[in-house]
Amino acid sequence: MAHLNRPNFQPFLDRLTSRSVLTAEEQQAVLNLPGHAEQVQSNRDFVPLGTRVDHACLIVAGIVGRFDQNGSGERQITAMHVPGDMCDLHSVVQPLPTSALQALSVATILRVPHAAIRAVAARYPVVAEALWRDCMVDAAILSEWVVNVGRRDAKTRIAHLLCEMATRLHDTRSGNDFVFDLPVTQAQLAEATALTAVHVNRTLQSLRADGLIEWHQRIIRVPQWDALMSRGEFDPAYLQARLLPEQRLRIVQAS
Amino acid sequence: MAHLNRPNFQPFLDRLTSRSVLTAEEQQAVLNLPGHAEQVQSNRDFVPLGTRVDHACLIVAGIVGRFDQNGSGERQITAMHVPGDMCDLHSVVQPLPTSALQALSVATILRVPHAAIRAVAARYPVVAEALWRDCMVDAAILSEWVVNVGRRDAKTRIAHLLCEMATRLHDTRSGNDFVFDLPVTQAQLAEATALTAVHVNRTLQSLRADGLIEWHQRIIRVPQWDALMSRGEFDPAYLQARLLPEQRLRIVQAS
DNA sequence: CGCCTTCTTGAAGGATCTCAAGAAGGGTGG
DNA sequence: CCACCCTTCTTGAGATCCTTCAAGAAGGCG
Repeated sequence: MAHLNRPNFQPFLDRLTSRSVLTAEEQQAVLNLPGHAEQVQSNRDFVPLGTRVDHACLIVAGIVGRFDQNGSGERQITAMHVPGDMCDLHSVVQPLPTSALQALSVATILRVPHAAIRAVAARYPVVAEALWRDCMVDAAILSEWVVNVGRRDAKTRIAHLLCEMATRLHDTRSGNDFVFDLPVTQAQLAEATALTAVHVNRTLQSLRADGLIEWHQRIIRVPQWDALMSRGEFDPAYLQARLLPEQRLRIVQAS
Repeated sequence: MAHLNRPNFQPFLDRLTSRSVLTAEEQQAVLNLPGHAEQVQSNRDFVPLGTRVDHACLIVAGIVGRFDQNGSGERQITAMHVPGDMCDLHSVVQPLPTSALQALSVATILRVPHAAIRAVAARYPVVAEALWRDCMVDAAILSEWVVNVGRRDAKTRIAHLLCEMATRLHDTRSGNDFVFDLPVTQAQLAEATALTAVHVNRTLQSLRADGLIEWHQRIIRVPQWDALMSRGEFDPAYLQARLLPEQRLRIVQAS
């Protein structure tokens, strides 16, 4: 496969440069990272708990969930990752995972050796800064999930999650009409929102009845984006997406 | 005040070196950071939303909460910070706060200029690594909070939070008997656990009736630590506290 | 065509919330 | 040292959102 020969880091670089300012040389260093492509079947753990890892995983395609569980073994998805995310970038400084990673749909990932990432980070401190910043965006999302799960009722909670995923997938939007592909089951949505699958089902029906979403075979259409945002109390600021060039940061100066 | 003349960074350094390996010179650089001490009254926001910050806050004494809110203005505490924590360390790479910081009790904080932290991080890459790692521990805690709020009933949830705070405050423990000072009100506990103050009250009574805790004037005594841990489904691994020296990390080699 | 996953529906039960009011505790001033 | 006040804690009763259990319908894939 082409992937195996020439891994494509452009989506990951785009993600970094959307928030951080990198020079051409620094960008090239990211693009030159090595990686080993791998297809992962749906519902398969590709990073288990308890085993120290020596690589991070870049998502090429599909949706990936980060899992924790309570004492009874009930699972909670604590993060959903989309293509372009390095979903366990934190493992570069924290190689003992505290959560497992599982493909929610069929997914393609690129395993990137820690050694290579660390070498680039050591050589280019501003890349290290960008990676750290990227982790902090994930943390801001996590913080918002605590609010979502803790302080919003089912309908608002699901609407909020859908808005977040739509924004992060930055899919086709024409005016106020939004269409995106979210290949997850209602049961997985329940694990992410801390609801039961039954209640997720009823809540989605209610959102559909209100004309806020259409849901056919994992393709979601939002006829009125404004209305869904408002129903989900969604304010995209925490995602730090689509920053203007002058809002992007660079603390370390060129060396 | 003595604090103003010679800020004490030893607790913060201890926190860093409990997980990261720093040379004597690197440690000295942390200890030499400048800082401006400040007393904060209970319930006062000392880092508001919406204003870009140019310093981070080290907690010297007291308990600090990180706040978010939903659309109706109901507040959710997304993190509780204890002395020795640099509670908004992430602001070094992300200076626009996505959450506000409020003192939950009377607190003493040290405001540390970003410029100084960045200078040390630039000069000593391994310090940058340690700071990044420290942020990742906070993220692991956040992740556990999603599970706590999402997948545990009130009694388990509160027991878990108490175990976490006891461990992070690393207070006096004699055998299986544990005593620690948690100067927060039941209403604040409710904001952290996503329950109502009324239900927190009833749940605490139930924990007391079971002999799992004693609670007098914000001082909590845990007669049987094992029992509370088990009732709260608490596994301290995610806190990365008390690592053995050989478990501490240093990725960047001495330059 | 048949099987397995996912989605859908109904009815009953329970954990937590809401509202309301009273008791206790800690600090302050006379 | 007592009186007062404001915060915090406590208690009761009714309402509700969400869960649980159970079973049937629909959809995708070999």
